Amino acid sequence: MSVGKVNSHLSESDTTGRRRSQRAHQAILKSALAILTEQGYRALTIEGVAKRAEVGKQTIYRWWSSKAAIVLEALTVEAQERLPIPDTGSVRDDLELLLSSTLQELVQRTGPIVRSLMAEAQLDPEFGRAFREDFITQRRAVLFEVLQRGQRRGEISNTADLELIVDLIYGAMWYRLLNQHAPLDENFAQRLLEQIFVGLH
Amino acid sequence: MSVGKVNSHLSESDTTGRRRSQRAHQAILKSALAILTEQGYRALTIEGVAKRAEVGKQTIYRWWSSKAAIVLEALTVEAQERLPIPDTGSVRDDLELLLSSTLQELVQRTGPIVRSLMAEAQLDPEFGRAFREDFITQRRAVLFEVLQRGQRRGEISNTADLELIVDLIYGAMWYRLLNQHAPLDENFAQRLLEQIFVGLH
Amino acid sequence: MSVGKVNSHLSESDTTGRRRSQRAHQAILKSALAILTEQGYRALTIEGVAKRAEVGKQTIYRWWSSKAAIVLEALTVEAQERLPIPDTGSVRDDLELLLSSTLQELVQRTGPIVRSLMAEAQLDPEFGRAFREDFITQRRAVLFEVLQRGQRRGEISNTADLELIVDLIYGAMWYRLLNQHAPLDENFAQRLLEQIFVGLH
Amino acid sequence: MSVGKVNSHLSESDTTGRRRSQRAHQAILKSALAILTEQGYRALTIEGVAKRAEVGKQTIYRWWSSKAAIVLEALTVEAQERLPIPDTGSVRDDLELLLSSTLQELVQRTGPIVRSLMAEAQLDPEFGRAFREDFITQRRAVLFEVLQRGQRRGEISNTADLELIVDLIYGAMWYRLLNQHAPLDENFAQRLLEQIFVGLH
DNA sequence: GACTAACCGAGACGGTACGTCCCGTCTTAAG
DNA sequence: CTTAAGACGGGACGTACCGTCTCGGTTAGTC
Repeated sequence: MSVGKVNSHLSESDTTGRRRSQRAHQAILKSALAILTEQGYRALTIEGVAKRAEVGKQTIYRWWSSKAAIVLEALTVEAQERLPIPDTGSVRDDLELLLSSTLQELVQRTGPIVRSLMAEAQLDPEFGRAFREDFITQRRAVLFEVLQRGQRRGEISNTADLELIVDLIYGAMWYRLLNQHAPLDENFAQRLLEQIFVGLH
Repeated sequence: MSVGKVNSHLSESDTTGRRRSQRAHQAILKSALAILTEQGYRALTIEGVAKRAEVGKQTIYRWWSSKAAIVLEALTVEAQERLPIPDTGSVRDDLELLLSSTLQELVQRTGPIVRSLMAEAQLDPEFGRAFREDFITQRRAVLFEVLQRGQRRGEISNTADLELIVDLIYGAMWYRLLNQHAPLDENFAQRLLEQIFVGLH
Repeated sequence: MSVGKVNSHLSESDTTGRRRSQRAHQAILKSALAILTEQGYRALTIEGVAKRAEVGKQTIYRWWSSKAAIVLEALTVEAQERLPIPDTGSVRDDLELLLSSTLQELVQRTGPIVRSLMAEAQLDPEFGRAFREDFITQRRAVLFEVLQRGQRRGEISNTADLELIVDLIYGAMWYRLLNQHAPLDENFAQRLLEQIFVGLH
Repeated sequence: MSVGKVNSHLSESDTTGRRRSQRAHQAILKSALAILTEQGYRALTIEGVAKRAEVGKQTIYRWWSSKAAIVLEALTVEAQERLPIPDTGSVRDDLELLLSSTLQELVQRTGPIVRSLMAEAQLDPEFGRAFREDFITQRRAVLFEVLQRGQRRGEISNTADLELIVDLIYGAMWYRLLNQHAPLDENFAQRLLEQIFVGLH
């Protein structure tokens, strides 16, 4: 999970003093997302979020270590249940469902946000760690589980390197997302899985 | 090639007036790389490059549109001939050579630089275009050619979607490079190609 | 005495509820003086005093209107009996005693504190009033009484403007204290009184 | 003269680079004075001056070390010729002229400014030095010269301690200015000089 | 050989945002 | 009702860089 330095709001156990303001907490997440979608990540500043959320800057710095940390929380909070793990009994079907819904989400909603966070993860090592732990690893786990179930059922050979398969699928997806050289459409999902599958018997 | 806005030093055809200072040009590239490796991309500023290169800021702005553009030029200039296109007669061998040398280069030298540029490409659309055209597309072209030769030779089926194969190989590589969740070693190269190949008959 | 708004701790007559903590009261005065002497008035903050005194900020705000008010109380409390009114039977001797002890006190202990309070009195009109009433006026009264006794005894002419004499003596003293252009030593005291006295017959 | 650290605009000798903007220089002084007279010293902030003068904060910090330094320059610049040294041939007349015009200036125009600067001089040692050198010492010199001329003419005894006389006159004046316990009017000037003079034969 | 144009270094300029400090107020649980 | 603790909205600080501008000076041609 998160290291805590990057997003320390999780450890809130002290009994003394005034409690954290839920109003401020929510307003900050909401304002950050609003600025992000309206003006883009480059225009996202702590100062701007504070002003829009009608909040002191210190209140932001108290709970988040960077603007990227705010966005990450906003993203993970709202994307919590949107991606249920499919379990149809067929790996191929599960993968199709998972990949389709992931691509749809990226194309329609979170693409730009997710790209910005990946960028920030490269520039800020501490955030990079948090992003990997809070986001990348989570997604990998879901895909891995689907593959594992398929392997147990015998649909995928026992010798297959599932971690590598995950890298291949998500790698190709991210590669297209980041370079924008080709669309992330249904056709891409189909061809990708097809190509993967021939190597899985 | 580059759009020109991003890296306009190529068009230097005027006849009158003082010529561009090669001394300044080289000093800027060198200083940028030095700061980059010593302190990282976050610490790289136009002001810092100017000071270190003993150059006026205007001189930088005259020839480059952003600090990322400087780094991109520094990278492409020096990495020009380091990656010759292998042509052994065997796709598999060619791919092994290409992937190995690419990974080696990333791990030993250019990894952090290339990650920073990919980050910047997400945050600055204009630079993103230049990065894709000057870097990503070039690399894709090399890999594509190797695959195409194999296809002509019959080593790869005629129905194979070569663009997708490129996405799979480079995608997995970038995915690991950006997320740092697993090493970019020889083992990775082998397993990756193996997995790809079973799907290529 | 003080207006009460500035330093309201004097009126403590309520019967119900928890009583004022003497422990906190003393700790605040002590901490303020400690910070003042160790780091100077600029470094003196309510927040700092609260932390050092292990006291809530509210507790300070409840009893004092500003940090200057705390310092003023700390100063007047401890300097209460240090300056007894001399009464030797000779104005000249009384003045010498009074002036010497005052200068000594300033030079050895309270100089920096008193300068800071005079500064604050210029910047904060409300505190200025309290400072004049609790400090300046008190000191003037003592000097005035000494002079008046001399006048009654016939040592000072009946036409002499005693208020003006007070202004001259304390004025010169403060002027040197604030500008630091010359020492506040015994020689200064002697020459000052001498010069004053020729004008008093 | 000024130490340079506090108000470094005096040493402007470099030949290279863009020249200091006179427009900005004047706008800053003017804006500072305007805010000062409209809202008082407490409301005077670097940020406020920058905004009003339509100037970057850095431009202020480049040339002045504090807001007090700005005010000091604004004050000394404009009060340059307002106080000519009187030379009537009579010390008494000269002193009356000098004291009257000084009091008038204080009462009508510069009183609040000068009080704020004296306050700042207590809180900021570095500015204190500059204030003493650029302001206090200047004023003392004028008064001293008048007294000295009188002494040479024989109007004042040769044994009189002129520095002390200066302390007495300006001391009383400042004491009233800072404590506001009595008016700085013509009557005060007359009585003050009278009292001083009996001691000077 | 002067003229002209573009380039060069230096660095001041107006401006934005940073991350920090402290203000004075508020909310909480404990006494 | 006070206390210690500490979060809150807010204002200003002094700093770092941004991209632009204005200097005097340099380095090429072209006339």
